[in-house]
Amino acid sequence: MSQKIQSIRGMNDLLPADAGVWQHLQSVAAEVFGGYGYRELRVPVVERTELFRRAVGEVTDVVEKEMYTFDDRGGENLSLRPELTAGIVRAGIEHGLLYNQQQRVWSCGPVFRYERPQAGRYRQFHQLDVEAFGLAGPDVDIEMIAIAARLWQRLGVSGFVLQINSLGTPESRTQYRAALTDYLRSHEHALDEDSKRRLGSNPLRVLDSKVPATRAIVAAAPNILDHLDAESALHFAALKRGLDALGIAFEVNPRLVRGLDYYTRTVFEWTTDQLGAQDAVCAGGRYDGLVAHLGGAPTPGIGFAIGMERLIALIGLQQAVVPEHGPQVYFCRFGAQAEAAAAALAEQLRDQLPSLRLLLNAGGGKLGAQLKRADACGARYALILGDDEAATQTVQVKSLRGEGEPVSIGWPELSQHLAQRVGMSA
RNA sequence: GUGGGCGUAGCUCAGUUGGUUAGAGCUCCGGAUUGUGAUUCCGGAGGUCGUGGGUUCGAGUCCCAUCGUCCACCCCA
Repeated sequence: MSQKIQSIRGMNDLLPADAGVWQHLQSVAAEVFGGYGYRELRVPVVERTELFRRAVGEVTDVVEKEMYTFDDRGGENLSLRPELTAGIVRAGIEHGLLYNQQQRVWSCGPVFRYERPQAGRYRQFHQLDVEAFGLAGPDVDIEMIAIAARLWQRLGVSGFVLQINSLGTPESRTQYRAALTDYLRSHEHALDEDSKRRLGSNPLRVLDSKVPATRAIVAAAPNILDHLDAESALHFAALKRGLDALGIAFEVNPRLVRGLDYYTRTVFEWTTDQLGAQDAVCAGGRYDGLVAHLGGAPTPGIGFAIGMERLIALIGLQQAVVPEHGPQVYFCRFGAQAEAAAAALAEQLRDQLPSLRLLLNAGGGKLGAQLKRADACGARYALILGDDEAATQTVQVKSLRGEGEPVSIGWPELSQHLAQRVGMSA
């Protein structure tokens, strides 16, 4: 027997039983984003490694140890995308979408990070991503957060905490970073090893350490919000007012920093206490310097990403309503003449009711066995066409869910009858 | 990258201190009912016990390695 080939660790198949939630999430998301005037933009899964190094940041964990990087046959150094923003910005610059104009776009697809898998964390996972360019004011920041809030509401999920913070401008952050480093150095002996290492490379990251001893020190550390430049402070105040005005609850968390280097001013994160350790479902922020950093004209930008696997886990946990997507009607057929007639009739029904989900029995079998399949696939109705029905040009319509006795319907009336039963317009 | 739990049928799991042909429920297929499912009854199919070594007269059971999976650290969506 040959060796069984398994899927790559941390990369999952999406099986038919779970496909319904994904389709639902994608269609609701497209509708919500479209409702704010955002249009879809798709970018390749593979880009030059250099793009991610520059966009995400050299010293971030994502770039340092989590990227799938390889040389292609032409010697080009490429990487599977670890996030969507970098590619979107690259595409925007390349096609002139960001030159002196406003753009609102969304994207969706797989991203890759080489991490140890666990609940809510996979090596191939999927993000929904929303980005706006050319808009510097806090009004778009508010819009971003409102979009996410509306998506939660439309999906019927709740229990999130929204945390917001401001990282200021690169200049104000440099000042704050110096003040923070001074403070942490004076307590260096009590910090954990990871934090000591970060002191030199990325001291802001010490702020969200989970080590209790470090947390105690961080609690008394200088507050980034006290070190904002005047304009960033006004921006942040306007954001808070705007969220209040929309009735969106939030918490200010001055220790909220992001793992990617490109953020400026507003950062935010929606978390939940229902998913274990991987509790961030949606995170994002403003990145006013990124477009210029990647070679475009200076253009402000802001965006967020949603972890689809995590959001879908929440939909499952909270038993949010997901529309049925399996067959509604199962067509039973037997006898040579009847089988051919049923095939033609099924095609005709699909002409007349394009949204009807009709499964035509194949592979023969006795009527009893066919009805068993009909029941098992979750269909609401069975159509029965044997030689008796073929002779009279009728079909028996039988409810499988206790909605009355079977009725006999003539072929010409069938589509209208079904449309009524299933609740769709003919 | 670090630490711990777990790998027996398609699924969920039993399997006594190592001892003949490895079990159950669900699912699937067939029959009881030669044209009526979801209930019941009967029958059948389905497993190199994750993989590779080792100990032993004998390994699903013990040892080692390896892969996978789950949870946490870490990281982040």
